[in-house]
Amino acid sequence: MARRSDHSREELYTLSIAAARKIVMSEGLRGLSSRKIANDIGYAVGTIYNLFKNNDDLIVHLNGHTLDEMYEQVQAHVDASAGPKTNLLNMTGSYLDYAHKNQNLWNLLFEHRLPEGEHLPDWYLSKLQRLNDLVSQIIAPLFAESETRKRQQATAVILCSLHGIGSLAEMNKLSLVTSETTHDLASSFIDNYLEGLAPQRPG
Amino acid sequence: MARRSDHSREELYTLSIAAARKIVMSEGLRGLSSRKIANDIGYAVGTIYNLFKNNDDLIVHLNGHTLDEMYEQVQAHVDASAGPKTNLLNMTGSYLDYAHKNQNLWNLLFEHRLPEGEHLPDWYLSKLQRLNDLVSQIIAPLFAESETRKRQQATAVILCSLHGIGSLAEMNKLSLVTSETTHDLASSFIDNYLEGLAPQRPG
DNA sequence: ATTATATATTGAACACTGCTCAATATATGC
DNA sequence: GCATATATTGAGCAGTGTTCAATATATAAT
Repeated sequence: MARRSDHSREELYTLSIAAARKIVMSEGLRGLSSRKIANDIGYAVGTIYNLFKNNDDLIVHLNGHTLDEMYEQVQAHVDASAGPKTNLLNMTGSYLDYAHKNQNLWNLLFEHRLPEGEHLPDWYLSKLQRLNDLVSQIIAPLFAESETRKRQQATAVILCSLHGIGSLAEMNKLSLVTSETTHDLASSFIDNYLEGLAPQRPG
Repeated sequence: MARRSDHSREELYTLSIAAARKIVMSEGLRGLSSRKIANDIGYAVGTIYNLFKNNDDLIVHLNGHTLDEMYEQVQAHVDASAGPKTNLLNMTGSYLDYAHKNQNLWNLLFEHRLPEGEHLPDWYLSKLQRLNDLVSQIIAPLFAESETRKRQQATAVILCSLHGIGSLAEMNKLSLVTSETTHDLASSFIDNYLEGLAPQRPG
């Protein structure tokens, strides 16, 4: 057979990702299967494999879409004229909001692991890099030009901590969720970590 | 059939977990299957399902074993007579060491998610609680008796951040790994977060 | 308009998976 | 020695990811 001319290749790509997204949102990774996606978009299984190398590839593409969506929301809460602390609080707030409102999509970002030896594609890494750059920019005022290493280190710590808060809290793997909300934890982290980075010593 | 009297129920349990552990260590979650475990221990598939409710149950048990092993190593590096900072550094160090040396086992702790609606058993939650308690004890000297909430919050932040560092670094999902080691990130976190908690203001 | 080429699409097929359950073999209580 | 309980088996079901020969259609060449 050939092109049914119902949809272009790009339309099929979009349809597949949308179908996968819907399945993951409602059933999580467990509910995802190539046959289900194919069924949803009205094509045969083979077509999915004409669009994506395999199931892992499809998931990486879906995750890329999620990263885009999340980045857009997070970035919208960063104000160039505001200070580092305000921006960090707003950023982490919107990040945790996104994670909470899109639990299954957000979980998929970390739940999915490529097979031993395979690596994430460059276009995906650069989507991650964007987040890194955003945080790095936000905290730039706290460092001198020469302190690039310290700044990069702080960026990494902030991203890791934020991820850890979202991850452990959402996955209910720590009973700590009882009373502490993710937002409280994030602001405790930011308050104290920033204090350590640039202590305001009176006198 | 009945008891082959080759092994007791407990022996079978231990054998199964050991087999699962070996598979996960060398092939990750992807390589794990009940048939493979059964084969390894020389029994039929059905026997695995006589020991464990299902595959998820087995993984939770394996994870419990991993938590025990990790806790033992971490706890061994905590010295009752040492200060919070020293203890935290030693603790995070041994934690990250364990994660690094047992990547696939450690990843399984977070890679595996129970199906929608199911919850981790109490005995598992209490294994997690131990870690929480350990950190809480370590940082106790930094708080007054009355500040239980602040202390609990700090405990949660520390655990989350530590998890985030291990998680993102090991999974190579952040390019930040390039130059920064997990230990550097952990000590940057501890140094600055503790500074924020109890600032040493000269004068 | 006809032919040739390239490719999109199909779905049967293979080897796997988790899991169940009737059948059966063995150990234990009486 | 018999009855009861239970440990063990493995074929069987419904699902999975993935492949690939067969085929249908669009496009390019004649």
